[in-house]
Amino acid sequence: MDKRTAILDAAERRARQGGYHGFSFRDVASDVGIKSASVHYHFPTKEDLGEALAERYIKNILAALGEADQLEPVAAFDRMADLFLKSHEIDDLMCLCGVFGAEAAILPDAVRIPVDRFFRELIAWLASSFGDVKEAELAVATLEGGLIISRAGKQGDFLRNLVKNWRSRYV
Amino acid sequence: MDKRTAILDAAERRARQGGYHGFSFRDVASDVGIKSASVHYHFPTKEDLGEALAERYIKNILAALGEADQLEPVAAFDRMADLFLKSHEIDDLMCLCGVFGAEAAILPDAVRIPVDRFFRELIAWLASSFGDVKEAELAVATLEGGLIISRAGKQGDFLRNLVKNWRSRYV
DNA sequence: TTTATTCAACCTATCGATAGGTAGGCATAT
DNA sequence: ATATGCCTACCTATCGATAGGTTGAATAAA
Repeated sequence: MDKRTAILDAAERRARQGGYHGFSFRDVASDVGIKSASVHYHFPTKEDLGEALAERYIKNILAALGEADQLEPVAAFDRMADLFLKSHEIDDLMCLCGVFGAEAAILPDAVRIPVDRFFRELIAWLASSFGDVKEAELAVATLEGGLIISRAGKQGDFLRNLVKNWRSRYV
Repeated sequence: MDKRTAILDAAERRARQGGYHGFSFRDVASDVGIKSASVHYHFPTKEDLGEALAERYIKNILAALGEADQLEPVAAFDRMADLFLKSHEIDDLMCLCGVFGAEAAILPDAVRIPVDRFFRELIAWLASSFGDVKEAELAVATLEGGLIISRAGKQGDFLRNLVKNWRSRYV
């Protein structure tokens, strides 16, 4: 596989576990099977790597969501919720922009700004199906917060129940 | 002021900006005006410090909330929401357990377990007023997620609007 | 067709800075 | 005199980052 992609994959996994300061060039290099200097070849600084991670993550999530304006509100919510549930229950990883967002105060702007955009895009996507921005904001916040709470309690069906409750009440 | 308390204050502030791996003994020592060795005197390991931070944070938040079972649902939600809003708009800090929760995968269990308890306590507190656990879970998740989203977009009234929307719809 | 050149993609080795952590000294207060 | 609280001084490990060398494949020149 393309080494640059392998680096991004490994870095994303590490970052989604420990955040921006929770992984190192050496961690990533070791995962990929190369030296840290070779990671610097592809991403000169950590800021570069973080920015690339955030940009790719946005692209992947939006691609996984597809088009929203044809979907019924329930279907749109389910599709987004499934991404969060998969992240939690299958990959056992945080949302990249969720961790980064929590560390926003010490994040380089080049990384923070894409993270900010991520949430705007999620909300816009959901709003285009809901026809209601405020409802979309509440949904995204709930999913992001629910993911964190669920992960704090190591083994957890918290998020799954939360999603179920949301569906049964508000959509 | 008591140095131990000053250490906890400085460490909490740093941790709520950058997470568990986003601050160092030297950072904290420098903030307090002592040497890092003196921080180790009070908290031998970082795990000890992190655990103390989480425990104190829980205690402080619960104290600020007071008793819930006498409160109307709207008043209870407002009181909790105000804590999140103050954290964001006045102190410009994350919720400690929010950042820590996002990093749960690389957090020592001695730190993660209190963080987990924090969310259970918040939910129980709100549920004792709501008379409904599921509604309380949704509210806490929304506040935590909303805080993150609001902080990612540096200058932000996102959380304030989110809280307003919640109140006008669901309480 | 062979030779020379360039380039991407790694490597080894190292930098200064900083991480968490420790040992032992020196006051002050009990 | 004993314990407390802080200090200087230091340790090992690792951080992000850089310098300079090696490789092999593509490209251009002979």
